[in-house]
Amino acid sequence: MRRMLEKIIQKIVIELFALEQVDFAVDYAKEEKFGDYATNVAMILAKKVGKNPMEIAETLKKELSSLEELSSFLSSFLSKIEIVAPGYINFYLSEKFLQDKVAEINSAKENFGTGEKRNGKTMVEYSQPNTHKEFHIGHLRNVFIGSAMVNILKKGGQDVISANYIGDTGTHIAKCLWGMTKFYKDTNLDAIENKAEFLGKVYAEAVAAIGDKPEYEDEFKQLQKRFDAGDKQLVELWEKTKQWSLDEFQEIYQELGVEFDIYFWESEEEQAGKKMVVDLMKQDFIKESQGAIIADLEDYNLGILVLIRKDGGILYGLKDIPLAIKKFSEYGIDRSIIVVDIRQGLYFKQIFKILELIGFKEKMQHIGYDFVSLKGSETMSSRKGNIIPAKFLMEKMIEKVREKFPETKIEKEVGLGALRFYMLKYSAQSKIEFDMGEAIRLDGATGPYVQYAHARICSILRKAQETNANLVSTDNNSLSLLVHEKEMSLIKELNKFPELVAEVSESYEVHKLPYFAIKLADKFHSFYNACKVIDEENLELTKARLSLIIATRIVLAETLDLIGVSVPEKM
RNA sequence: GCGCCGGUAGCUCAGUGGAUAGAGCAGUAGCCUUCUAAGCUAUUGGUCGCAGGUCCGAUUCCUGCCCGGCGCACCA
Repeated sequence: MRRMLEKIIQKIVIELFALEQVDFAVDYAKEEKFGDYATNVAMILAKKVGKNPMEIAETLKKELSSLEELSSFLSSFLSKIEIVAPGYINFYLSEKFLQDKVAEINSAKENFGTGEKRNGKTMVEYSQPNTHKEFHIGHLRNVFIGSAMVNILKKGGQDVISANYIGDTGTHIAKCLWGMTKFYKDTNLDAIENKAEFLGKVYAEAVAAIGDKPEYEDEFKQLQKRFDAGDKQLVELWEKTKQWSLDEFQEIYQELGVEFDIYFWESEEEQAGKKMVVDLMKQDFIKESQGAIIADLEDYNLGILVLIRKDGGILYGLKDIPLAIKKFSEYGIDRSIIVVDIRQGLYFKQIFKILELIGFKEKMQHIGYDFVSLKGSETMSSRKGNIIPAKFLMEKMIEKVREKFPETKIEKEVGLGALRFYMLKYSAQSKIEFDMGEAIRLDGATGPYVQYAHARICSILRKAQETNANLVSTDNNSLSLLVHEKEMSLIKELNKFPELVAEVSESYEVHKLPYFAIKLADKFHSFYNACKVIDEENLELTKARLSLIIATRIVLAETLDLIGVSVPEKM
């Protein structure tokens, strides 16, 4: 709708003022009293044409309503066009258009807002947990953003493959293995209760110990060499403990309802990377330096990236390179998106540059987001062991719901929904200083607030069904009775959904989804308090309002789905 | 040192080259014999870090500075 108005105005401007493309916007009006859409085009033109903006606005308005075919087209959805100082042109949607919107949503159902099919395939890689480390709340942010990205891209009309890349090898694992052989040699591993937690602990201990004593450092280096060389006992221990972590990850993913189409493994890419070395060395910018193999990217202001340690160990860069290539060659994608913490921003610029320099020029993008820290504490780090494990937090959320609503049956849906909603509300560039008190809130602008709106609608629908099943129909004849201010306001919000989908699937600003959800739930709650839906004295209005809340339910449910929050019918 | 991100209400955060800068929490005053009060209504609260510049118009764009965080060779 906005884009249509933009196009029409653009065309008129070009004709009327003999100008080239003009940069202006049709936006949602800031407040309802300024109509529904507003444009600043007149003020922008004022500069170029040297005329009073009010005058220009008048001219444009006249033109808009004088062209016959155009005006009949416009009047099909606009009720009036208004000019306000200093030169805004405000557009008001007609009641008819909004009433029809309800029917449109109810017939489109969950396809309302779905974008047109786009050619090509996009791969979204996210989560990338490391085995032998604990899955903490920082990792949760990644999963929430990544899965929401997958959802919104699909909704926007794209073919999406979701991928996970498991860090099942590397220095951190060698450290953990060293810690196990050093301090837990005689421990009965199978008897350990929380195995994943145990690994995290051992890892943190090992890091601390190695940092403490130089002889430990030597011991560790020795072990790492043996491990890299394929020492049988170490590999056995690695495989066993790796599985512990994987089991834990699966449990978490299942709780959160995320699934991956493909898994990549760092240990496999390591082998692929090794095979590439000879070819890579033919490149000028890949060279030996201080005993290591590096990519020299100083010419591009990207510093250097070490690919192979001086002791021969393959580093992460040399694993990401073959992986990037494999994604395109084996999965027929035309675009690759990687969701990772912003602190790896430079690293990905380096990787993309290396790929470009060796002639691999596909569309790749790193989506960064700032990290999660603990309020009043230093940066959370598995190395330091000062983390909040994801599982702990998830349990805590569920517990909180149970505590506050002892009779509830959906503490999991509500608790985990609240958590996800809380984290996704932050824009990507915003650092989350994790505050438990804030995260576990269940009132105000939270997930449960939106879920509650949905549950309330379902409750009304159940009651309507019991009272008089005929009321809940797809009969659209009574929609013209929807004229209440709160009804209009609610429909206007519903109307924004398709544009939101289109926008977010382009901009990747997934935090806009929860904000929209809140606004929509807000409009509904407000309507709910002002308008009684079921009124046996007025069956026609009841029908109309039932249609309205059914439409609202559809959009609320779709939005919650995109965010990844469950959609309860009862609370 | 170079680079990236942030600095908006007491707190946590949205937002925008333009119309009186928004939400939640906290505070204050109301609303349950009516479809779920996990709700609604009203209200208090802001020199949009500081200083310049561009512009008819800057919180938004540019420059400089201050504060906080992060990244810059063998971790991922």
